[in-house]
Amino acid sequence: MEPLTGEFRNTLDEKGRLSVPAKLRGELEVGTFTLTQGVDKCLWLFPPAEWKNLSEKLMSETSLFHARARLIQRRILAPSQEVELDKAGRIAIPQSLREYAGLSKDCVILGISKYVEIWDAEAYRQYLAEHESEFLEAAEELGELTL
Amino acid sequence: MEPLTGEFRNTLDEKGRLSVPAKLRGELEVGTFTLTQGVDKCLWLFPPAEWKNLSEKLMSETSLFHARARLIQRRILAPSQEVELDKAGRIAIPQSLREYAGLSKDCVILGISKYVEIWDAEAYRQYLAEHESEFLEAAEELGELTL
DNA sequence: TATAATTTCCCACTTTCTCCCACGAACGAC
DNA sequence: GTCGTTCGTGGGAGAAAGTGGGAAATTATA
Repeated sequence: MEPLTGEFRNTLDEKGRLSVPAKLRGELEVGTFTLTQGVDKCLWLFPPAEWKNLSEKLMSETSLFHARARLIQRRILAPSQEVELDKAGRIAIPQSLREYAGLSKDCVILGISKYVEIWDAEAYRQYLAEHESEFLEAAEELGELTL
Repeated sequence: MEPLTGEFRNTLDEKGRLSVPAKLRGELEVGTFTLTQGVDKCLWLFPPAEWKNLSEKLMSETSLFHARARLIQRRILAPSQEVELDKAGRIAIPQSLREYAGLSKDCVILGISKYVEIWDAEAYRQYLAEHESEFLEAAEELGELTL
């Protein structure tokens, strides 16, 4: 199984289409993916198997009668939509999701091994800048792990 | 296994290719390496086994639903890409990584035992200058260790 | 029903990447 | 020093990827 990682910068065209970088398509070439709102200001794109996995966990752990459960379902499960790759390897991003992530022309696509994140380039830059010191702290703590 | 050390100065050509110094290729001659963002303003190049080691540790500690975990994934895991040596012993450095490390024509390649660091020459000079006093302090503390 | 707006499919252009070969400098052996 | 090999650097041709736009199909709107 391939790595499915990398950071790429593609442009969202006027029709709301975005190329999925060839290196992230990998074996996923065929079939439909699930696109939904991420936890930060980004979108998550899941291959079928991973989405099945995640959605089932979310559903099973949660009860209709817990406020928190309903919140998670509304925030992750409900906004999800299926998208397909066209012949040029692009997906059409529905307007509601575009708005959620604040996508403009320049987008950043992140491969995170098992799924893909889509960010507005400027929003991502800002996210990284805001969290740099937190990252450095975390890296320090990871010190024991490293080679 | 060899030490994999040394400091080298090679040039990044206009196509984004950089020679890996022959002395660092060593036994790593074959196969694909993983290139990713380092913690400072440099790139890290890992042999397959070392990367597997590190990435699995990073993944195991992480969940989609922890802010810190997502940060680490985005900062270390996501930018990683596999690269291969061409017949001349070069790797092609993807644009996003080139930008992150601010690579221009002159690059410094550092062998650090189990992995390799790639710096922009000027950025590296500056890093060393800025951290010299910190280094001297650290060296003091190492006093007990030395020969 | 007719018209407008949006989506989908397909084609074409431009840029980037990839593979291959070649030149010249540095190094080592003799 | 001379010769041969290795190493770093550059460039050309072909392929692949990303991007834009037109026309058909679908949906919505009046």
